[in-house]
Amino acid sequence: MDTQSRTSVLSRSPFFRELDPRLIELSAQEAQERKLAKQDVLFQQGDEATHHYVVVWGRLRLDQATPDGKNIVLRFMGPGDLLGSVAVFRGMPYPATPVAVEETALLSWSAARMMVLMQENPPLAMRAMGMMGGRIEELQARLQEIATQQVERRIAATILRIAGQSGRRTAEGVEIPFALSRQDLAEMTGTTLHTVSRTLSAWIEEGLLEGRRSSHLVILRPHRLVEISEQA
Amino acid sequence: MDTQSRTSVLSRSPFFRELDPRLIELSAQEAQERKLAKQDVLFQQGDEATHHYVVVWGRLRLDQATPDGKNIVLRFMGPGDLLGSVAVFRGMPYPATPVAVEETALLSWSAARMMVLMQENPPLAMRAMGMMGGRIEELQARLQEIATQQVERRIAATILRIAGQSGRRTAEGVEIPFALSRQDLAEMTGTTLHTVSRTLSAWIEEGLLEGRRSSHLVILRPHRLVEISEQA
DNA sequence: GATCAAATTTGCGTTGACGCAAACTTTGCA
DNA sequence: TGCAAAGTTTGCGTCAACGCAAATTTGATC
Repeated sequence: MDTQSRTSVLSRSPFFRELDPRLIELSAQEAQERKLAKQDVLFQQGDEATHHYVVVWGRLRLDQATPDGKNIVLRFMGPGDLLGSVAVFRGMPYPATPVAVEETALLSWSAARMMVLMQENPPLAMRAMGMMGGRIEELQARLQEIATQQVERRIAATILRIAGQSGRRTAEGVEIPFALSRQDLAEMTGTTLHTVSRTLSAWIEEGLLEGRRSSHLVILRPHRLVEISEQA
Repeated sequence: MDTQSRTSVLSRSPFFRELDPRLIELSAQEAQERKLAKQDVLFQQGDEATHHYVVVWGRLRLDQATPDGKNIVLRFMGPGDLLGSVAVFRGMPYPATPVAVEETALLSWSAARMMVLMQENPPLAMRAMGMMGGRIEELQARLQEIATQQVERRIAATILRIAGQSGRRTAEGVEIPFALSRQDLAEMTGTTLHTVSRTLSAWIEEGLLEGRRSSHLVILRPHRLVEISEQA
């Protein structure tokens, strides 16, 4: 990828968007490129945090392993999303493992270099804080859901959140444009594969969703799903 | 409070600690002071985010109301903790309501002023990012707990987390130095007041804890509590 | 120091979701 | 083209935790 197309990608990312064009071009020049095949791991939870990444295209699943061998899915990340910065700023190991769910390309900067870029360009630091703030609010919202709502509502809210982040409007409804397994949904909502499967089966039966077996999910009646996610 | 004692307080806070003394003194001079009586609210969830706050002394409970009238406790905040910044950086309303659980003093800066301080002092911005990163990791850890562990383990982990943040070592064990109700613990762990009460009763019976009725909790056998929080 | 409101404890019946198990589909690979 | 592996569906018995209810204790207030 040449500097010009990198610059163009960064100009459209939430992280660099509308910042000083010279900063964007400099950042684009300095970035390292990295490509991942499906199932590849960008880095391992527990590794020393050395780089900041921005997703160029593709999609990753951010997994966190628990001490007793379970796994939860923190979130999915797509084009424009910022990865690794939380750990780098803390000077702590990466707290989770990003796994590519399809072929994916990223740009990266070393911790030291990004530090300089931010110190010389405060708006970039402000932008990073805004993105971290967004992550905090999302996590607080999910904590609230899982702490107070029953499973069906949580599954509905989770599907809607993913659709909001990555969904594509199609003729029939909103499509989630990557393979999202029942297991993934279970690990995002704090329930089991079985309960997710039962719930989705009922919704598909009802004509609310499409996506039996491993084809991509399509939300046929988003409004109805919102109702379920808000039902008293 | 005069500038000198403010400066001394800020010098010891995690947010300003070890930064340029001139920056600390300038920040101390410019800060507004705010005092809250027990039960007072600093601002309301949904209010426009206008200020950054640092807790000087005292303690606050950060509450988040759900759309359907329930409530969860996001965390407790004590001396040195940073409050409000997440919302200010996002340009969104405050996502939660901080309530003083005892008499509390804070210093505050307007969003615009703090923005300038950070732009002129990049290390301050880096520090803010580190603190936000810490919040993200704590939230991810709690999400993992609530998603994968049963109630008893979550209650143990929550008490240990609070003890780590605010506990005081005493002759008998580790004391949580403020009134932490059964309801508070329930709203932090995603369970009910009744289940928390039953669980703590059993632990008190067992000699693990002290704190029947509303006296402060004292952890008599921290190691045993860690075991419970880690039990397979 | 009497009264009242709030917090806590405890009992008991109910149930949402889990856990195990087995069958079935689809995909990928040989 | 057929086979193995992975993902999904569904049935069924069980139980951890909830929800309701009532008693008890404590702290606050005047």
